[in-house]
Amino acid sequence: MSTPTPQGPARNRILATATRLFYSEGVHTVGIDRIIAEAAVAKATFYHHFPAKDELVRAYLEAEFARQRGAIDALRAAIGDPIATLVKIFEGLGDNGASAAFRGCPFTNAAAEYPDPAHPVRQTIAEYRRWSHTLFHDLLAGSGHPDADRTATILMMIRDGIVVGSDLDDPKALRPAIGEAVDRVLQR
Amino acid sequence: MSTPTPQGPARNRILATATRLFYSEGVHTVGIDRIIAEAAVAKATFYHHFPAKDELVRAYLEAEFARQRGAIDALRAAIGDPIATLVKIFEGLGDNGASAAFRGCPFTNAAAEYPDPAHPVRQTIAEYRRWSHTLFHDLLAGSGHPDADRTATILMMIRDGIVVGSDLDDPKALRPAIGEAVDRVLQR
DNA sequence: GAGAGACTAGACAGACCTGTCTGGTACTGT
DNA sequence: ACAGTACCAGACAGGTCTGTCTAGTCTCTC
Repeated sequence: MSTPTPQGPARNRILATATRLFYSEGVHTVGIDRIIAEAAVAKATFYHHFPAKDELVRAYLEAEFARQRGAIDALRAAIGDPIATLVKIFEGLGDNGASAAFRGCPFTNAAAEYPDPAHPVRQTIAEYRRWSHTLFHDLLAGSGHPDADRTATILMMIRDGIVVGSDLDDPKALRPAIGEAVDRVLQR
Repeated sequence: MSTPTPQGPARNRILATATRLFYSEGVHTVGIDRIIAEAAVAKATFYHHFPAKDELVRAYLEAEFARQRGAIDALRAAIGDPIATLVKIFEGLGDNGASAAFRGCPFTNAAAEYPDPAHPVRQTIAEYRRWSHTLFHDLLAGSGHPDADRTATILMMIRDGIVVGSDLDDPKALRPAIGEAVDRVLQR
C-alpha cells in the first residue's frame, strides 16, 4: 500500500495517521473511523488516549507547533546572524511550499474549519501566530532594526502570502518573488 | 430574530442564506437542511435550483467573485490613477478586515475544505486568484511600473496576509501596517 | 379554463458521524 | 500471583448528512 501503517505505540500511530489525513484532506472530512482503521487501532484505544476528536485536532496542531519550534531553534543556533536566519526562514517557506504534498498552513486551514475564536483549537492557532510574530520581531530587534514590531507584522503578511499562494497558485512562479519580497520589506 | 428570512424568489433566498452561513460557519459544517430551513424553502425547491450542494458552493463563490469585480470596476472608474486605486484597494481590505463579521477570505476558506485542486469549486477559486493577480499587474503596468509581474505577486502576498491576519490576529494592530507594507513593496 | 412551472411539506433511504460499551487478550511491575 | 494498564474487535445508540420521492398548492400565461 502507498501509506503503510505507522509503527510504534498506539498513541503515536493515531497521531501520525491523523496528521497525515487532517493535513491532506481537512479536519471535518476525515472521521474517527477512518483514522482508527488506518492507524490499526481499536476505537476504545483511541478514546482512551483522546477524550474527543477535538482533542486529537489540538494534539495534531500542538505537535506541528513543537516541530516548527524545534526546526527554528536549530536554524537560529546554526546560523547566528538574525537577518540571515530570517532570509533562510523565508527561503524554507518557499521550498516547503513547492513540495508535492504541500497543502497550505495547517493552522490557517484548521482555522477555516473552526470559526469560533473561543474554541480550544483556535486558541492553539492563536498561540502559534503570536509565536510567529514574536519570532520575526526578535530576529529584527536582534539585528537592531528600528521598526521591529511593524516590520514583523508585514513579514507575517509575506509569510501568509507564501503559504496561501504556494497552495492555491503556482508555487514555481511564487518562489523567485520571495527573496525580493523580503528585501523590499526590509528595505535593503 | 437576529437573522430574518431573506426576501425575494426562492433561489435568491437560498443563495443569500447560504452565503451568510457558509461564510460565517464554513461549508462542510452547514448542512442543506439548515439552509432550506433558514431560507424558508422546500427541499425539492432547493434541488430544483441547485443539483447538488457543491453547485451551491460554487454559486456562492461565483456571486462573491462578481460582487468584488463590480466593486473594483467602480473603484477604478471613480479614481482613475492606478497607484491611487491600488492604495485604496488595500485600505479597503483593512477596513473590511476590521469589521465584526469578518471571517477571512471566502475563497481561501473554501479551499481549505476542498483539498482536491481538480474540484470545480477549486477551479472557481483559481479563477478568482488569477483575476486578483491580473488586477494588480494591470494597475502596476498602467502606472509604468518596471517590474509589474513580480510586484503583483508580492502584492498578492500582502493581500493574503491582510485577510488571514485580520481573521486570526488583531485587526486593529494590523491596520496601520498596511499602508507601510504597500509603500515598501512599491519601494516608494 | 387549462396547462406549465415554481413552489410547499415532509417522509424516506442509505450512508456516515461521534462516542459508549462489552468482553476479552497480553504485558508489566510488585 | 495479582493488579493495573494498554490494547484488541466490534456492536450499538442516537444523531446528521445528502439526495430522492410523493403529493399537493399557487400563480401566471395563453
